[in-house]
Amino acid sequence: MRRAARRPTMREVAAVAGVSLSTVSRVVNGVEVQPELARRVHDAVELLGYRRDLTASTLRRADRVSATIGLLIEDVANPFFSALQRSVEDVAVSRSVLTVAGSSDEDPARERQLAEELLARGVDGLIVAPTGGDQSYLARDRQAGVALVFVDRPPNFLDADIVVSDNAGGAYAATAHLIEHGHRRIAFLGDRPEIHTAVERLRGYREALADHAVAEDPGLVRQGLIAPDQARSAVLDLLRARNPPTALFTSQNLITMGAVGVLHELGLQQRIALVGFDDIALADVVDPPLTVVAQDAAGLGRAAAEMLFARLDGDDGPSRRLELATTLIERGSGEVPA
Amino acid sequence: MRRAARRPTMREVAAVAGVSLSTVSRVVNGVEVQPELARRVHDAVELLGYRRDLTASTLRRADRVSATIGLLIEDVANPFFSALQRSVEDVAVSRSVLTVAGSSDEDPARERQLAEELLARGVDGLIVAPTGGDQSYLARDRQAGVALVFVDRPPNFLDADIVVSDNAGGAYAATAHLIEHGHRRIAFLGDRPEIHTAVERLRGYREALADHAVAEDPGLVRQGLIAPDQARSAVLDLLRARNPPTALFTSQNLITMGAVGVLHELGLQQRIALVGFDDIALADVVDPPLTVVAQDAAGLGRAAAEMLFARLDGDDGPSRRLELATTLIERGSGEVPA
DNA sequence: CTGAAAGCGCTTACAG
DNA sequence: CTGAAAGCGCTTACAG
Repeated sequence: MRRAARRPTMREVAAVAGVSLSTVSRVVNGVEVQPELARRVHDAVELLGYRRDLTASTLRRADRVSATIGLLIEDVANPFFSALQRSVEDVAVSRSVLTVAGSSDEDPARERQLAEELLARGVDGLIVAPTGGDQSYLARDRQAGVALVFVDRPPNFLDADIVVSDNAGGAYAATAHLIEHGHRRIAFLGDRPEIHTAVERLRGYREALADHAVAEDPGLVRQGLIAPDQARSAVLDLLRARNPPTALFTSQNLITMGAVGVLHELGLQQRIALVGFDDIALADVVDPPLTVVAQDAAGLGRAAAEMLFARLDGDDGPSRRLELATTLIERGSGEVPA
Repeated sequence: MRRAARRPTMREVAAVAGVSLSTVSRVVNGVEVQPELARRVHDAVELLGYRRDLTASTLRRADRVSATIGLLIEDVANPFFSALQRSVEDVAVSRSVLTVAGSSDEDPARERQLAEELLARGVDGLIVAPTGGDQSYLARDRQAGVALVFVDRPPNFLDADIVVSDNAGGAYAATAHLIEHGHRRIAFLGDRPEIHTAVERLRGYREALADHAVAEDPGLVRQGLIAPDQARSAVLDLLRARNPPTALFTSQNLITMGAVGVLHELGLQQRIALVGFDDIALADVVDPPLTVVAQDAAGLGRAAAEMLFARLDGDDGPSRRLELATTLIERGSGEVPA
């Protein structure tokens, strides 16, 4: 691209205003100077359309603050994560901080590469929903002063602040709810077992079964469902088996969507109960309306961002862990009797 | 935050490797040097855990490339925009470019402030879904070499590359579809008239009415629906009027969600036809399944990103405009007879 | 209070 | 091919 005109520099502003570079820097940074000098600087800034180069500023300042943070999530297009991203952005923007988001797609190598790219650009902090890999590669940057908060899942081999949902508790509530409606054959459909939330939700499911004296049938537990297609196949497979489940606990939003689709295609939506983990748009107008365990995606993002900024503001206490409650929302699909 | 250890610099790598700063820079940038020197540099990099400071690199290089682009959209949490963001990110990441996204919330002042923040951080280019405001403030940066592509909507008072959906055509198809199913009283529910897509969709609606000799009833046109609540009130208001509509054209995804909710609460979902603009998750399991005009959110993002990188790669031809087709997906709600 | 000078971590002509 | 030096656009001690 042809660069028809460079952007004006502080030095040029100084020349136009007839003051020194230092004075322009002071005015631009809000340091008090003689009113007359300030006026000349402001006029020159206006005239030239000057905007400070923040990257040069960051490079030179003592605190090295870039006013940019990074956010690493599984997928910015997943409604759970996009709600989380938005709330992080809101907290950040209120401090004139920008947010760079990246999608790891649950690939530890991609997570690390994105983290390196962000760190190479000098982000002040990182909010990470970690993959199942090893996050100890971040230890060095943490030592160097990069603020670090993990959200949705705890990191592996690294001690840092954490904000998560009560995944086991939510899964327990979902499963117990189905048991209370007479179900004994409840299928568990889950994400890959490398993901902490998937493990926790399976644990909650198992604890609910055990507490209610329902024997677990390993054939009803399907894990590693990533793509919607896999969730669909798993449901089809379960329902075609000799002794099919009477209820499904779909432990993640995309899995819920896939499962509901299959139930509809088979015309079984009124006969097989379903409780999903994570609330979904339109859940209340689906036939039947979807009962879900809702987690507070925006709350997770907000809390994580606030923790991050607390660290950047100087809080150097021991690592904290915050767990947000989940809420069972009864709408119909979870109250289908056995 | 206490900074226990600085990050190692290129100068320190040079000292450890026993070579000059220039040589380290060459090795780090992949320029050929003596194998023995390269080995020593690599060893030192490994030993110190060195990572190049990209912001310093950008400041000094002749081309000033930061390998970062900005994306300004209405709301990263809106599924349409989050799908668009993801596809932009995918194109960018394939070039090791990071994407900084910001939500304008349709506020021209916020759009401009976010743009200034991005520009101050030296982004190479900007993909913008512009608000109804004036985008000429970007002209100076465009002159200075910042690549610029507008997506979803054209800018005001600025000539630049544009990627949009065929909004009028999609709205025409939706309206004509309802007319073909016997409807004459079709309500239009739209976003604020400052938004170009809202205007275009209203135009398509009107053209379809005119072409089919259906007189427009101004009382059936509701605009300025931003929050889901407003969409709900508008639908309630329309349906309680003396001469209510028999069909709704909800011309945006959030409006569709609000309207479907109201129809369900009133138990009218099988009696009032509905076609929405924009496809929605779970649309096929809603009662009745939602007929929509789908636009290709991922395609918009991909095309915009590819245009942006073409400009960054040196394309300096005249501005281009790309319009992507929409698709009517018949699922049930749009085929409810009058 | 203001300005001249040094320097943040790099890249890049320029000599050797 | 390698290194010493200049300099990107700023901030910040340091003199005056």
